[in-house]
Amino acid sequence: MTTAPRKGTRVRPAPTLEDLAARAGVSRATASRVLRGDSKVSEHARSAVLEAAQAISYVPNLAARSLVTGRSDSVAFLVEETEERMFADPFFLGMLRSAQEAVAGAGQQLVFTVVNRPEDQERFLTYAAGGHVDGVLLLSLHGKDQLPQRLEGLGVPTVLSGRPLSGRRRLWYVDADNIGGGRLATEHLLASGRQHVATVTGPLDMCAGQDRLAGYRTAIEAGGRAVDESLVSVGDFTVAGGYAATAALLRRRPDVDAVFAASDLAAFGVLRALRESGRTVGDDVAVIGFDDIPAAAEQEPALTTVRQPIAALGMTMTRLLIDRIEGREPLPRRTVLPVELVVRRTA
Amino acid sequence: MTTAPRKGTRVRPAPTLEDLAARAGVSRATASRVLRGDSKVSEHARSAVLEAAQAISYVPNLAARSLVTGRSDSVAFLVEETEERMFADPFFLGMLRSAQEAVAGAGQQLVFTVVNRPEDQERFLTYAAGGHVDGVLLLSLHGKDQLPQRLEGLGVPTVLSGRPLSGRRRLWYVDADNIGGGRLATEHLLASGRQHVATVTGPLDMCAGQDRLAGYRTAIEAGGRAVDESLVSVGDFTVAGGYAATAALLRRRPDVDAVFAASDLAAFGVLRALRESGRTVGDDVAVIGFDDIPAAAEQEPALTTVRQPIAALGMTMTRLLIDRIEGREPLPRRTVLPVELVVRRTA
DNA sequence: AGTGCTTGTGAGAGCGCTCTCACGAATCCG
DNA sequence: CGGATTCGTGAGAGCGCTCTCACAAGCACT
Repeated sequence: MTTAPRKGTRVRPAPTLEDLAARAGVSRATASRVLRGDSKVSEHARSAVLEAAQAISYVPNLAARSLVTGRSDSVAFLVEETEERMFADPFFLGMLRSAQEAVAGAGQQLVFTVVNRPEDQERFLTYAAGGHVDGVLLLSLHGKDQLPQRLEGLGVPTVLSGRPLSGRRRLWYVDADNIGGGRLATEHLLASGRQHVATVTGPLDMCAGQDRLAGYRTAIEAGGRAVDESLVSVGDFTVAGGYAATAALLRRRPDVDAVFAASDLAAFGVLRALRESGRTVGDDVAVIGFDDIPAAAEQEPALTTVRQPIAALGMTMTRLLIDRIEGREPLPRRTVLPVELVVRRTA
Repeated sequence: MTTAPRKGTRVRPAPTLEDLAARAGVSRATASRVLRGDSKVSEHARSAVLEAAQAISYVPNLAARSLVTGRSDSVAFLVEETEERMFADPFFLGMLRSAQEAVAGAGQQLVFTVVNRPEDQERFLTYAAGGHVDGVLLLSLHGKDQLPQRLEGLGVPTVLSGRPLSGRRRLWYVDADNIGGGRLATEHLLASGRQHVATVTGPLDMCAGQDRLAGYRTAIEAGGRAVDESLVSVGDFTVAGGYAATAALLRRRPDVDAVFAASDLAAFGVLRALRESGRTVGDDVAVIGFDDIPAAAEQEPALTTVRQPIAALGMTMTRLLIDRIEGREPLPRRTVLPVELVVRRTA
């Protein structure tokens, strides 16, 4: 359909290994050995090849190498969110950053993709299974999305951020201790004498949302009380979601004096709703968030929150994936990193 | 040096075009034609191939295709900054976002790379010239960095964000009207009766920094006065840079009553320094930024700024690059997009 | 019936690399 | 000093695809 010319835009044809070998006076095999750092080459041959490479600006054709090795030395960073969400949430950006660093550190490249629509997913599947990436870092898995299973089925190693809702037995993932974090936050609220501790949850089709809620429940029940469902308001990790959930919550239970929000962004929404209702944050109502994004500390008043080790999360995912790709076993299928409560002014 | 197994992790060997053709009862050539959407195939053959592909979960090997076509259907997004800067500056994030959208819209993939150290640059050069990407979107070019020239020299089409300091004749770039923006901001300050209009510049090894300063100079001179160099304070587009530049400025010229900052981030630093010196922003001193990042409007008081069309910039760069790759000519080597002044509370 | 076109198809030659295998030369050991 | 290793090397066979070319079949004109 396109009228694109079939061959790239290269001015003169790029030198091949053949050319390099000829110039260095060795065989293709030996030239290849030098370039890959194979040990079994004489010092003489090595320097001849290196010199020739310099002289003719030889650059190996990665596609050809990839074709025979079956490796591309790049991994995909896939986010299943809208661009809007991806770029509005510092959590994703933090993960992208640490993944990019870790990938670069391993001498690989990062292919950055965000998919929303089902057809994008199909396209990505073809792309990944086609061998342009050796593995996939998958973020923000919703519901019972089968993408990781399908990728693994096609032979593409995949590591998830966050425990999957289904298939947790067989999939590889790195997660923060969301249950523990929810418990920590709620216990802190309870310990400071709050009577009506509510929670604004994340999306309940995501494991992180469920787990943070589970932590909340555990803490409440450990305190000897039963969970009052009217204190549980469903949100979705965004500012708008937190705001709406809080508005609904306040209508139901004007007596709340503490809120555990399942994300910092949601907590910002909570703060706004609280303020607009005339309440004083930290005094009338205590608030705790989750994530510890940079803005949390800059917030006025500074937000008490559960810190996720975002950099470590991204680092760990990436290393795990690369280890899998390179066949280093045995590796832990699941890694859960600890979180910590950062007490600031709102609780 | 690695002990990696030589073949991927695929459980059973992926089906090849050969397998597909055999199953569909046609030749490899015909199967290939169907997959590429070549017109000259009978309806009968087409459906047979499609069916077979479905049945055996056939996915074409992209490396093999790439080897013969010389195309990879992916482009690199390269930022020459530290990770810190890249992720702290909404301008870069906005560019990444729009580039990712545009690239995906064209059915291509985005390889995201940030390089700081010279050896990273070399590695990237090898990677790009090796054919894993068809072209490069290059952001944040400093000084007389020869990377774009070298890429083009190796046959890799490159489009820059921002006019390069050297080689502007032969390189392709998309830029915002930085000179016009600087002029606009300064004129606004002058028109509102400000007497001592200072500027906190960007880094002067970047064209955007130079141009915004040039716009400032033009406006001052058009107002009939000479530029007072003590009112020009060199910063670097960051909050810290803006803060430091302002501190120095205030020491020199306590009488300033207006500041044009070369970026919004720098403007935030200016505001802080001004506030800490006991001045009232918008009243004692007017401030105008540049970029119109989201935080500019949320700032208290809301920041008056020059809006760059970030989304359009990224979109245009990407389209230009892809058009070049696909050989659509003639195309404009340089594109300059207009900016507009967004008047809010600080000026 | 002959000539020319279009249309759909398959055979086969690569694309540039890696990797196995075989082989001569150098080194080692009993 | 002969046999066994080791070492460095080159020949050659692919990796899985695309693309050119040739060709057979069908159709429309002379």
